[in-house]
Amino acid sequence: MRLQTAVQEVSLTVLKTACSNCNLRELCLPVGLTEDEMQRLDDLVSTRRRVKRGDYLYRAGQGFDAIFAVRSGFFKTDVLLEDGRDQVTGFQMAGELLGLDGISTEHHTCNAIALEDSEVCAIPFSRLEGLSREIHNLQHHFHKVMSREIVRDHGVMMLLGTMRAEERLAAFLLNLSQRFTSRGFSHSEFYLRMTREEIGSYLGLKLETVSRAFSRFQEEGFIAVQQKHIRILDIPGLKRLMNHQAK
Amino acid sequence: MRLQTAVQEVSLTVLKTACSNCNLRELCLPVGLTEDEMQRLDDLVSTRRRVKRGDYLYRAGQGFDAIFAVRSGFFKTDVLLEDGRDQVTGFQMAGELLGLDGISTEHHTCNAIALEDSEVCAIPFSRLEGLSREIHNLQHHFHKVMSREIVRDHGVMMLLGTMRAEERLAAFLLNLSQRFTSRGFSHSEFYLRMTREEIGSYLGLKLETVSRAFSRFQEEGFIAVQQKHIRILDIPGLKRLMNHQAK
DNA sequence: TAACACGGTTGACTTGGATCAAGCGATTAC
DNA sequence: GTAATCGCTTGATCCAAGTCAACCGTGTTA
Repeated sequence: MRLQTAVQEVSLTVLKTACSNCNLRELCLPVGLTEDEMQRLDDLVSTRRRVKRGDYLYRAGQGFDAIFAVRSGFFKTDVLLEDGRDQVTGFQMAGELLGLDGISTEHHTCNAIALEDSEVCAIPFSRLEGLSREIHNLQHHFHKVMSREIVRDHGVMMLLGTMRAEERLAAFLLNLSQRFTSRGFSHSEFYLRMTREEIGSYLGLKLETVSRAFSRFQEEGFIAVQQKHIRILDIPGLKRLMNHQAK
Repeated sequence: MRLQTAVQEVSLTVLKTACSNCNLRELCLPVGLTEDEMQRLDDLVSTRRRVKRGDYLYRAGQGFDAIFAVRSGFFKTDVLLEDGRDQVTGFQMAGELLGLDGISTEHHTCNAIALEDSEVCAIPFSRLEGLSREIHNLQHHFHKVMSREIVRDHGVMMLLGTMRAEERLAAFLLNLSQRFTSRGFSHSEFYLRMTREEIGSYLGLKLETVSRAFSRFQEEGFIAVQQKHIRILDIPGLKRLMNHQAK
């Protein structure tokens, strides 16, 4: 009886942490793996970590030994300059990877902070390299994920380098909408997990500018805003706005 | 006699394309490989390509099957928006890799254009993945290179998001100086391969602003400019300028 | 050798977004 | 239940960088 309970507990734990049973597997690292391969990945992705709202998952300067997959919740990453200025470099949601910046120097180069109570799967990096030497699909998919991050960064550079304030915010909202959609949530209605200041930092704008742009979008009927609750009313309108204004 | 000539020619060709004999190997992909391992890489990096000034190495949308290492010369990469706006996402010099963006979708997402007559080594990507399954050091170093690219992009995001015009240009010059130095060139004197407009596009500024900032730096005694010829006179001064001005 | 194009510089003026400031609603703390 | 704090909105003003325009030097073409 006692044994059975123990077994049950173990199996529950395994269930909880296994990629093979994770509803995010189609978005996350295991994309394209066979059942067998995924089970080998399960061994590796055994540790979960809870991160409370406001807590750091890791800090710039800290040693790197694992990357993290967001299991649930919401994160931001930011970089700091000596003079105190900082810049949000990204927002990460379920199924997305965190910590790829640390591979380069074996130290993290940015901070990762939970914007709501969150859970992550820790993936020891040297073991991931080991397994990806054996599983071609894993190797290839991991390379794709890193490359995708580079492409995403280019998009942000484009946004920061050539777009005006309202275009940046439109691009930001459309990007969030698209990411919520591919996670099975509504594409037109969601709660922002970040403040206006954090949005501003990401978009290279001041919080007042972000706020004014939200108000403007509401006046124009593109969205309905109430604090952090956003309803997108006119996606094509936002897309037009994003593309047609020249700097 | 004829045979000997042929042998000589072959050996010359091999010499020319081999990583093991390349003076860039400490900057490029083979970092950290043993002699043996490097020779295995040689087989893979067998094709060289010349790219004339102004020509494309690859274009956005084009299928991806290889990454490129700059053997000599100078490149820029840029992304285009439908409405015609474009943004330079980077400048690449000898020993640096091009094309990592293409892994993600198997199509290039940016254009790579030679800014002077250049030569690149083509590295077929699937063969690189194959070899890096066998050579741990190669695998790990390749991951570091991709990660370094992500970190670099975060730096550019910081620059575009939080720095003012003169700080951006100072950061740009210091970065170039540092990269020339690690290639054995003078850290204080170099020719810019790109126009003011290209610098501006990279830094999110208009060419007039770049030009004015150059003039300002010259007045202040930080640099001496004559067209594309730059002499850096006061590196600490530029560093101070980069860090102390608040936005 | 003239003329043309191209990249760069500089000046005058404009403007989008920053800054400064006040006020308000929603949480959180006591 | 009230005070305090935090995030957000909105208005007034300012300024860094964009825009427009003239001009110059260098290198290329005819």
